[in-house]
Amino acid sequence: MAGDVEREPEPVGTAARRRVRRRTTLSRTDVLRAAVALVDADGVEALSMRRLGAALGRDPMRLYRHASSKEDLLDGIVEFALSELPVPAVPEGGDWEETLRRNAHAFRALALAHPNLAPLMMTRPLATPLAMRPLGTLRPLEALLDLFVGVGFDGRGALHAYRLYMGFLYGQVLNELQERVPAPDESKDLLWLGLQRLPVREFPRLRALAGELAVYDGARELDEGLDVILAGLRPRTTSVGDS
Amino acid sequence: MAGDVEREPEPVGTAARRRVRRRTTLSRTDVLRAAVALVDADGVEALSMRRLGAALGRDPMRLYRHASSKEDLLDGIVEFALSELPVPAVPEGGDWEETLRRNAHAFRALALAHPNLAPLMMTRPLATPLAMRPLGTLRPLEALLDLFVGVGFDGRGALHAYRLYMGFLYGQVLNELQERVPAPDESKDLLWLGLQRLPVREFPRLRALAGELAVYDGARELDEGLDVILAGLRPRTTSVGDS
DNA sequence: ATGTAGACTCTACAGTGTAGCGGTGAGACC
DNA sequence: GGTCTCACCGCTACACTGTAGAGTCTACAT
Repeated sequence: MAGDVEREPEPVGTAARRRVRRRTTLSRTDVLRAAVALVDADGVEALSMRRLGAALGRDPMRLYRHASSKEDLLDGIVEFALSELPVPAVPEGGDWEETLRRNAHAFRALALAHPNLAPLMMTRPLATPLAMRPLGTLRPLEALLDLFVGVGFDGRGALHAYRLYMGFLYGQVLNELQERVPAPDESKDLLWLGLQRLPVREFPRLRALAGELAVYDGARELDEGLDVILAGLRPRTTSVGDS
Repeated sequence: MAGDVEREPEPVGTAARRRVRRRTTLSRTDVLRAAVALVDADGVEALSMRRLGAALGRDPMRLYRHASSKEDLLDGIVEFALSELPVPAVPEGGDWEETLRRNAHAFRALALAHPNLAPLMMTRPLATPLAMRPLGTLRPLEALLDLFVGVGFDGRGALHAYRLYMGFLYGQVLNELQERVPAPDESKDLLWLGLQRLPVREFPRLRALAGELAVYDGARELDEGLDVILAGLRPRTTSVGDS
């Protein structure tokens, strides 16, 4: 559906460029950036064409120059947000595990930076089949496949490794966001109150974990998960490590 | 927000029960079931109060007797769908790994049975903090914690194991849904065509994997992932296995 | 018979995405 | 210069959304 992030309709009137436009001409990136800002501030449900138009000081209908529909706009902002991620590549003489770790943390940081956008980032691509996705979205996939092939996986193995890694990453971040509470100050008390409500007989474990649940060190959690995943993958590589 | 799945407003007029109602009285479960059917058939965006009302042959406003808002309705259908899952419990003398495997496959089957609902199942709970969730949703959590404690984890460890397992599971299923294509027959050709579009220089790996991408054996993929996860967790248990 | 309280039904409102319209203004041709 | 053409712009309008609020009705209590 959506092309690359930047794809402007060329104005046909060549003199249009000479003329002074109202303020400045609007680029697709501008629109997407504003949309992301709006979602960050007030959530996805607050994103409407009219509001976005208002935020940009433009007629809402103008937005359809830059996104063919709201669906397309949503795809666009997801693509835009994800494009901030560096494409993972093992540096010269670098460590593939370290690369995966860095990539995972970068992804997590991005999701935490845009918590309102995260659900979209995870589920939006469901709409468009893999083969039809914009190139920008597929580049990280290719890079990861390349990484795995580089350490000895065959094609099939690389694909499976990718799916395991990416699946884990998505899930882990979703999980962290789920346990997150808007106001971190009240969270402890609120959590405690919430857990008090649970019948003791039915939920002994959960109630006992109140303390642990209150502090969620996402980065650490991610790393510990990666320990497991990477340990599972390591034996299948031909790198310098074990068999 | 939402209580348990079943919580009907008691009609105050006691004679109401004696009277013959138009057709039959509507239960919350009926409403949720119809909503799920609607979503399954035409997607989430097709679910509107009016349409749901029409599907039930009732005034749309009546639905607010059974769900206080559309948000609540959405939470309700997620809860309803998830309630079909059996709460995972290790049977007498049973194998905890087998239990986790079974649970994972059950979850996957549920997601595949309601692909349009899956995004909601994954992301809806983000709205309500853990402590405020309906009890039904927390029961599997408690059960899994209990399972992990049962095989030797302490509280902290059980929580981490739960997060790793659940995160992996969510991600894996999301992943599978992402690579799924509506029409399985055309999928091979479509995929091939889609991949042809990719520049060879930039996407050699991806293009080479066309064959592998066409056939996605989700169950197998899930099992292989579980191999890795369980292998990572096993050493930390005190069960009969290795150290 | 009358009062009343609750459930039911319907209307109305503010808001949504977006098709379609007439006006405008710039470039192209005679 | 005059005229034609055609893409763009701002706008209105339409079908639809969730849901507050105002009747309407019915069943029970007095």
